[in-house]
Amino acid sequence: MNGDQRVELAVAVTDELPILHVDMDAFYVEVERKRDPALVGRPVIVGGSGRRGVVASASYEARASGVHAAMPTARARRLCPDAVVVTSDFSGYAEASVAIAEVFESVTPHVEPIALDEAFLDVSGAHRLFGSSPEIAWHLRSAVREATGLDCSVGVASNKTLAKLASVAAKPTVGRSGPRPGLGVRIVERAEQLDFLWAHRVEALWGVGPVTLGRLHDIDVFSVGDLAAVPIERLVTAIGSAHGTHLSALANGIDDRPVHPGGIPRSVSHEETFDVDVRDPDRIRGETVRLADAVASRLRANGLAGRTVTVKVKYPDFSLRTRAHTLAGPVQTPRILAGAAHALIAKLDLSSGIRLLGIAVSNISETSAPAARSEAGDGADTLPAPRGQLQLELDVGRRSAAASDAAADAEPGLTGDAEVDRRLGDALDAIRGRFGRAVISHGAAGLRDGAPGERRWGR
DNA sequence: TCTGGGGTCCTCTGCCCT
DNA sequence: TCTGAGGGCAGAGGACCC
Repeated sequence: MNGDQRVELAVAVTDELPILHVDMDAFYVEVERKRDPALVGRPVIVGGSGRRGVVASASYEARASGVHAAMPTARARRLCPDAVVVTSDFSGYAEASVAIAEVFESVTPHVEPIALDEAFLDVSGAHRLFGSSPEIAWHLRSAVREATGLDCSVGVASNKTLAKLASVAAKPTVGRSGPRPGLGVRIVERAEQLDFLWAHRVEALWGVGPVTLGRLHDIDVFSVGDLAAVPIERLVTAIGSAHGTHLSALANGIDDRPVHPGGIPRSVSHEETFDVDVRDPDRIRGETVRLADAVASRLRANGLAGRTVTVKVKYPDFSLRTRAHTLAGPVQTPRILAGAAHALIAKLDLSSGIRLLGIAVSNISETSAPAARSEAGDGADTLPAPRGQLQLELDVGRRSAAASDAAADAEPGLTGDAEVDRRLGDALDAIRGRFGRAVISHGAAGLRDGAPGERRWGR
């Protein structure tokens, strides 16, 4: 290699666009179509099918009728009466997501998952093996298709904001005549990036939701170009210091956030909207136990525990209340979570009924290796559940239920019941791993007022 | 005919301690 | 002994993302 070639190579490397944003096209819909090919070509809506469900994803055929994500399913059905409505199955989507992540990681270890269906990749170290950034983008598209049968769109640019906007520009579009294929890959060269950025409406930027958008409109900011031209002081007055400074930088093409692979989650939560508002304290207590069980189950499955327990309640008028408590030590068992949640719920006024109840655990730390078989593991859906109902009494300890509850109320996580709870959780995980999640759940009555030796478990 | 679920991050407020 | 300032932390809520 002579001197001139060396210079050329150095220029080529520094000019490479390092960030890719990969976004699956109508991901949930396409996973459902892989499962049921009869859905191909028909308008499909994936989402909650209950009275209060909303659309999680819609096929491009359904989008042509005006259906979009977050729309109430009932309204989507009216807009598109021909649509097939499929209830979301997130465990199935998670499986597909794992296969996609494996493709990404075959190219670079610098993968930052954003959701089940999208991720940022930093490919600056992958050029020797896989070629230029555009070549890597096209390779990823075909590799994902080969591995999963699903399509994705890829944006290639110098930073995350631009790559994200580029992947949107690469996506299929919907017109009156139906869906039209997209570019597949959109590359935003450095020379064109400000023109590309400034042409977007301001709500295209990450961090501009309905509230911020309203405030920006108040100061006559409608496009990213408008935003870039606004004096920073004016912006800070309108939307606050941190937010204003951040958005101003993004609008000027400055976004040096690195791609960092995901670590342990900050929180694990489970919440549910009831079909009708719930007023009955016993029912609320039972739902609390069920939600605590779901959260605890996921914590154990991932080898995690958390210290801060938060309950969330949504009232019929849609107002939200949260109450939180930080425990002395990390917990991961349903009884202790439920005990803490009961105490927090007792602080809230439930007299008007509630439409949603949620439990979250934050302040997360790793405990040990994940449970051998998660409750959503491969055994869950493959083995048939027993036909009859089963009532089990698990020999997990001899302490009285009353003493256990008193200890949990006093300071969950630090009592002698920890071992009992751990063994109980392990037993639940093992049973669910073998027969499926639905075959066993906590009996709220047993948790609430079980006398010594009277704990009963079963559906 | 209403408005999900699972997350993250930021700001404000109140309390405790020095 | 009382009071105020300031830091650290927890709790509550808002906004946003997919």
